[in-house]
Amino acid sequence: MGVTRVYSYTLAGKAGVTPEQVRKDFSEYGIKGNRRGGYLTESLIRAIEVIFSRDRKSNVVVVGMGNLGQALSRYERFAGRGINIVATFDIDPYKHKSRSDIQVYPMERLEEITERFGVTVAILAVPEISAQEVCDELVNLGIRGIVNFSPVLLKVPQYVVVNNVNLSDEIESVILSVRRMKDEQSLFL
Amino acid sequence: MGVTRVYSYTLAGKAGVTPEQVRKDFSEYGIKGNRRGGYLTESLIRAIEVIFSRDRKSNVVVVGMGNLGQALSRYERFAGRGINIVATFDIDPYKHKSRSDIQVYPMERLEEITERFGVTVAILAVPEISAQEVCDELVNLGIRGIVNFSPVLLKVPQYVVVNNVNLSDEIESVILSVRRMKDEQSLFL
DNA sequence: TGTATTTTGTGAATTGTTTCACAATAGATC
DNA sequence: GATCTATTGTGAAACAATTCACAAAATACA
Repeated sequence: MGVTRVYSYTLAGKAGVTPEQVRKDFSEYGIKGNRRGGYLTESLIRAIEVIFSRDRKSNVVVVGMGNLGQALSRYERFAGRGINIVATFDIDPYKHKSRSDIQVYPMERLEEITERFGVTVAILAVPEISAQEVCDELVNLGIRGIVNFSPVLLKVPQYVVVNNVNLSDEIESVILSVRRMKDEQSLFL
Repeated sequence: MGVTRVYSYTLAGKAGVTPEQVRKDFSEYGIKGNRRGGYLTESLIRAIEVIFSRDRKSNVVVVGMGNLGQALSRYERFAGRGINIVATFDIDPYKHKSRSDIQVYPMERLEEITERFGVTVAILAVPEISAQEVCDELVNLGIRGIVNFSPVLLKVPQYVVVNNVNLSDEIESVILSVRRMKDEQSLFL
């Protein structure tokens, strides 16, 4: 769009943070701007791409093809962020029949595929009851990072990273905030 | 299961936090335990149910029935947390034909349904391009809280709460952590 | 009833994060 | 080229969250 420079306050406005935060973060990662001239968009984008390793694609697998697993495996936005879903897995043999566009593999092929594609990160969307079991299997196969959508605290070795995403919590937190705002407001009546 | 008392360190272990955090939080909300006896499970559960308003169900709507919207509308775990999805909406008329179990309404019926069910919280899962537009509509109809799954910073009045959930970010953060752990480890070689 | 033990509840200390404030400076203007 | 202006970069200050440390209290047990 022909924009060659941006300022900390421009980016801050778009991102919903303060200009100081933008500058501190950039400075932390060695991104330098010009006093007065702001930041040059081109080099800034390149620097950010390197920091977030968007210059390299990451192969991930989805394990558990229920509602959520299926939606995640079809989520188009991952591609643009270097997230490449190479395969999906489920125990249910019914799901393996590729009536849909996405091939679902049985759990037995996890090892083969993670090795072939050098997968180190898995998205875990299995039912609560089997989450720990499947997690253990993933760790044994060399998975080093797990995005966990089941509401369990997974036990993993220290060298494995887990990021818990709890959709019920996300929605509940909004419900609670709304309730509290209403309660506060009704004090003024 | 016959357990009548729990201790801060038990809960802390299960939740992955420190016992002090558990006690501080309980104390903040007026939950009292017995020195020596720990906390009584029954009264503790009741207190938590009240704090998180799980004693009352909350009616919410899902707007945007793409992959993610559909998965969310079928997500079974919401029910147990007092989150009650009363209706789903989409502009695409093709989706209105209820070939599946879930009825999808056209956007025109949003007002009618939010009013009828007293809905104040919406889950927004529409494409990036229409997110702000749909958001404005929701705010006009009296929605006070939005769980936003599209990667845009929504502009809303101060009295509206927005919780952004960005799935790409969640996965990317794990990819980055794994990469960094590997980098650190290779320093020892 | 008295003593020992366990666990809470919470001030104080520590650590971490965000905001403030302003000197340094690159560029614009005359 | 001298002066003015806008913006960065960053220490210092303010604020927030977490951990520490231990007195207070409830129970257990002799």
